[in-house]
Amino acid sequence: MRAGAKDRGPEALPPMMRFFNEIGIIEQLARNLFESKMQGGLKLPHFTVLNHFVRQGGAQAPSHLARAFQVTKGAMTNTLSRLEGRGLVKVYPDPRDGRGKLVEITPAGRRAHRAAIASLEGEFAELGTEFGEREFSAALPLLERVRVYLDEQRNP
Amino acid sequence: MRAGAKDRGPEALPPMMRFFNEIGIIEQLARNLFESKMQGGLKLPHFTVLNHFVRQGGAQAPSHLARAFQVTKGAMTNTLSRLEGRGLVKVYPDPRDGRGKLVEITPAGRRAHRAAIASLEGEFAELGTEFGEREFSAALPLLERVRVYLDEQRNP
DNA sequence: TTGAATTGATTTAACGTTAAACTATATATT
DNA sequence: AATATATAGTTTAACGTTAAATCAATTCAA
Repeated sequence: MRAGAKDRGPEALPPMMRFFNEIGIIEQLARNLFESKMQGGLKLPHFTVLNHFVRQGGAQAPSHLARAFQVTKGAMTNTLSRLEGRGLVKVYPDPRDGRGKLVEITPAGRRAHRAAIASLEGEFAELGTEFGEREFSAALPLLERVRVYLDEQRNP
Repeated sequence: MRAGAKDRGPEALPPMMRFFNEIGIIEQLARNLFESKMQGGLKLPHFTVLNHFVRQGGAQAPSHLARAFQVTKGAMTNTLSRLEGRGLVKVYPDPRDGRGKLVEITPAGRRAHRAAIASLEGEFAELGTEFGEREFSAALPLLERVRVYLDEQRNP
């Protein structure tokens, strides 16, 4: 710091740095808050996968899920084996491709998802009244463009 | 998914969910891109701490750093011991508090920081031209309010 | 058809993170 | 002063993540 310069905190960073700084902190706080409300040690990635199946239904390949959630295949193997161990998901060989597998949500998985949603309802409702759908919607276009840009930058 | 409903992807989620979804993906992509450009296995938290000291100078307590970066004391212990092991930071007992320690950046730490900045320059410049300071600035107020809100919700 | 390149999935090692237990010192209360 | 409470820092166990190596099966090309 220059002699005589006051510590003005992260506000003094260039806007781009502040942007990514806020993103990082929000991600951490949101995940921690989320998981603290969760029953039985259900983690964010587990819920995310369950949520995906509740919304989309059907069966999907692990590799497809890994790409959809922007994680490595190894990470998805880990997530799915946890979910399978808890009986929240069913994994079976793909009859049309000897290399592949297919994943489906189970009735227990749907129940766990409902319970998770219920645990989070209060938090979400409060956030909704605090900020409102309009504000989140207004922020989405930039976030999406940044996400797409970063996605294109990687792994060329 | 309702019978007959098409899979429209995450766009069909409520805006709040999409917001946090984008935040999570951006955080992951940005950190991976960042660390892939880094020399010698310098991780994002290491750089963040070095950057803090380059910008603010002086000596700070590990507990202060942990609070500043929204991380547990254990995580900060880990980060600082890595940095100290590489000689990028100096850690010594606080003369005014027998429990505490103080942390300072070393000349080698400043060099590593400069090298890291240089490695990232291209990426940052491109992002800057792609999006521009205005757009990031416009997004900051909501991000900051969300971050403050989440911070207040946690661990009361 | 045969060999080469690609893709699906798993495993391992290394890292950061949290939560919780623990030690040592400081501060507050009685 | 003695006791209780709070704070600073470390350690451990459990988890998710990445990157890289590996194996199996499919697809492509010569």
